[in-house]
Amino acid sequence: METVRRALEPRLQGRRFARVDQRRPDLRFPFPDDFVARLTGRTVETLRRRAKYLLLALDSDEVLVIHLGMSGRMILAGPDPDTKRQETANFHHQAGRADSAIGEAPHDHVVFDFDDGTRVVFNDHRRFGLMDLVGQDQLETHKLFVGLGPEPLGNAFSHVYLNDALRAKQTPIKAALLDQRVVAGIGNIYACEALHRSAISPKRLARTVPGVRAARLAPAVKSVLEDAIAAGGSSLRDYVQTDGSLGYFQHAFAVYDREGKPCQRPGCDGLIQRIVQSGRSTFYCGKCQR
DNA sequence: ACGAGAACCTGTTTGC
DNA sequence: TGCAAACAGGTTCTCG
Repeated sequence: METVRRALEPRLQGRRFARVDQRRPDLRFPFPDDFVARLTGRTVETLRRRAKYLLLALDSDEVLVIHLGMSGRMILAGPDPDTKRQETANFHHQAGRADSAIGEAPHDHVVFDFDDGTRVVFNDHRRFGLMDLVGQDQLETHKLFVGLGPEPLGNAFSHVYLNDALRAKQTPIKAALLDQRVVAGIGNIYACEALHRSAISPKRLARTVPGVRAARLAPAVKSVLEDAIAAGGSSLRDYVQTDGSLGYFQHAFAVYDREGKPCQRPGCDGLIQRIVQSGRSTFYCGKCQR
């Protein structure tokens, strides 16, 4: 989501919603009342992110909250910000869409048109995504945000914090990392990668991690996320960046989706295993992760 | 109160 | 080849 935010920010900041086309009444939840009317004519002041939520602050003192769920995409089209000309055919080739088809593909649920001709299409075939409109001053108390843990890249997230947060947890550390109340914004891929990077078994109970392991884990979480953001994210299959190109971090996975392949830790000759924890796939090396 | 599993929904891949 | 089962990036609800 951070790479999505970074891609959208220069194109949307300061732009006004000229037209909003909401094609269905709900995603994971119903759209808020008067969704189109409350957006149309408003200007986007800032684009922020909290956990996996994108936050567009509007000049109406409301915030448009967007979550992409498992399969959501934000597809960007419109004037080229560098050349100030219309997008080239090459751009649309990359996006995999014919010019006239942008906003007309299956599962294009919302089309946002801005005053400068920029178009953003929200596409989500599984509809686990969501959108909401929330007053600026109600964000912190909103149902979606109460109880969220610290941002993993912020100063509040440290081994000191982890020591405290994990001490009473009976669940495996893998499940604890996915618990958004412990730390916000870690998904299945990055939980697996951070545990491998810190050489901690995903099966280890969270309460046994405080100490030397938490001191490795907190920096590992940060570095995995930093590396992934620098590489443009981890798009798999149809989950692509806003310009239609793929993120590159998936080429750097040490464990995720590498079942049966050799562990890449220097000096380790283990093979990557796949197990299921809390209904989610976990990939890890049973030899170097303890 | 906590943690595991099911549910939400559609599309793709895998296995018989 | 065809069909059914398994599986997929996330979150929330229910049940024990």
